[in-house]
Amino acid sequence: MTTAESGITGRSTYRHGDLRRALIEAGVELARDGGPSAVVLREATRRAGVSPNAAYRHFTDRQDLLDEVCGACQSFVALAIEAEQAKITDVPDPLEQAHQVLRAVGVGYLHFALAEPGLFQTAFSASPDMEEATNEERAGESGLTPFQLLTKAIDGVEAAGGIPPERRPGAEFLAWSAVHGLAILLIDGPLRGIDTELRDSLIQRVISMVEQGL
Amino acid sequence: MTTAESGITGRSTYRHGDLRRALIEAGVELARDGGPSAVVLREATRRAGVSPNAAYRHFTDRQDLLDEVCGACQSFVALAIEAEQAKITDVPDPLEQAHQVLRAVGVGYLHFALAEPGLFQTAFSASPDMEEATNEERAGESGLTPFQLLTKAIDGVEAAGGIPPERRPGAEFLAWSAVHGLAILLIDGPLRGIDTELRDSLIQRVISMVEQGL
DNA sequence: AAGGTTATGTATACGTTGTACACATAACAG
DNA sequence: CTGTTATGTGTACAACGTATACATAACCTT
Repeated sequence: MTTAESGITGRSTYRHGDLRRALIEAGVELARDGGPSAVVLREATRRAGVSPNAAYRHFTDRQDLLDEVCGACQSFVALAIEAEQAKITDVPDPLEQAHQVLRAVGVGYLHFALAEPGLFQTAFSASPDMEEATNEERAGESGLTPFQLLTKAIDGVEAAGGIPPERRPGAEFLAWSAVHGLAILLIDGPLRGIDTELRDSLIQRVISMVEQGL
Repeated sequence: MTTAESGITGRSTYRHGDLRRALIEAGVELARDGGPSAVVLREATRRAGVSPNAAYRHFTDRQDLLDEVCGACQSFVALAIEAEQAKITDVPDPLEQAHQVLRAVGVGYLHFALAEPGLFQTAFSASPDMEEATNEERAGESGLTPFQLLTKAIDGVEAAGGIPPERRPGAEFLAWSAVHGLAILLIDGPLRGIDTELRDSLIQRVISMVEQGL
């Protein structure tokens, strides 16, 4: 209706139309190759076809923009986890089912980290609060953030009797630690560029370690 | 002998005397509060009482300086681990002894991360290669880097029969993943500022998870 | 001891960044 | 139709990394 809705990126009018979203999307592309430090305010405005200071009408400063980009990246991680969980076919044993849901969290998480290292690093760079109750910007289809998906999966394992209740508190942190640590090792640690076969084997072993150690 | 050796920081002569080391030390202090991104070349030269471009006689660029600072930080981690290992009193059971050595790696690592988050983050920020054969700059008293100390500790556990040999390869990566992941959670993840008691409990549980899961 | 070579510092300059402040424009409300 | 306000631009500044040219003094050779 309004003149701003002309093209894919509003540009016929002097008002951008959806600059906030455009800047976040530009930021995401910058993060994709280059990680969080590549999310440069001026470059984002350049890509949005707008003057540098226009960004300050939508974000208080660069960090504020980066936080939004970070939120978008977290939602991508959530989507990757959900996609992995969607692959699961029903199995009779509820405990086995719950374990598969949990494993899907780790596998989806790690696959995303390897496929999109820049976005992954951005998702968890100085994240204000990884859990941050139900922030829709950081969630996937299910409306849950990556951390909430993990928590839910562990709840499922506990419900199926896979974890003694006295060891349930904090279990998500143990699981997250192991999987996230491996992600970092694989992305820019000494395991960077490792053989695919070895890599997948390590992924499986970390997840097994978590299952056993919970 | 030479005029440069006058004071703690050589400054009587126009030649600094030990500018390279001075810049690295300044960089370490910057990293201490502020992490890797706070290691700013101009500020380091300022603190060394020297013009900005003087740094380029000793480092090819800012990244090169940061790499050296990173190496220094890794050696601090190694020292923290060694200090923790030094606390161990001899026990009769060799397997128990080996486990204690391994646990000291994790405890020393995590305590250092909590005590000096800026240095810790710098130590493992874009580290070129965490293992990097016997780089003395990155080592502690023993001449071993943090990763080498971990590897040695796991070797000890295997020798004492704590790990089936077929699961030995790559075991150090599993251990490192879990401990490093927890460090990140505690430093700037959702576990930041957690209660001390809860924190120490999580540390113990992560280490137990590693021991069990290896 | 003298003088050339070289290591190590300084001076100046440029492009890039984040961001403050003043101003301009057009969408919208009355 | 006109004033308010949301959203853009223009200009400016300090800080950063770093390239290039130049200066100084430590050193090595004679």
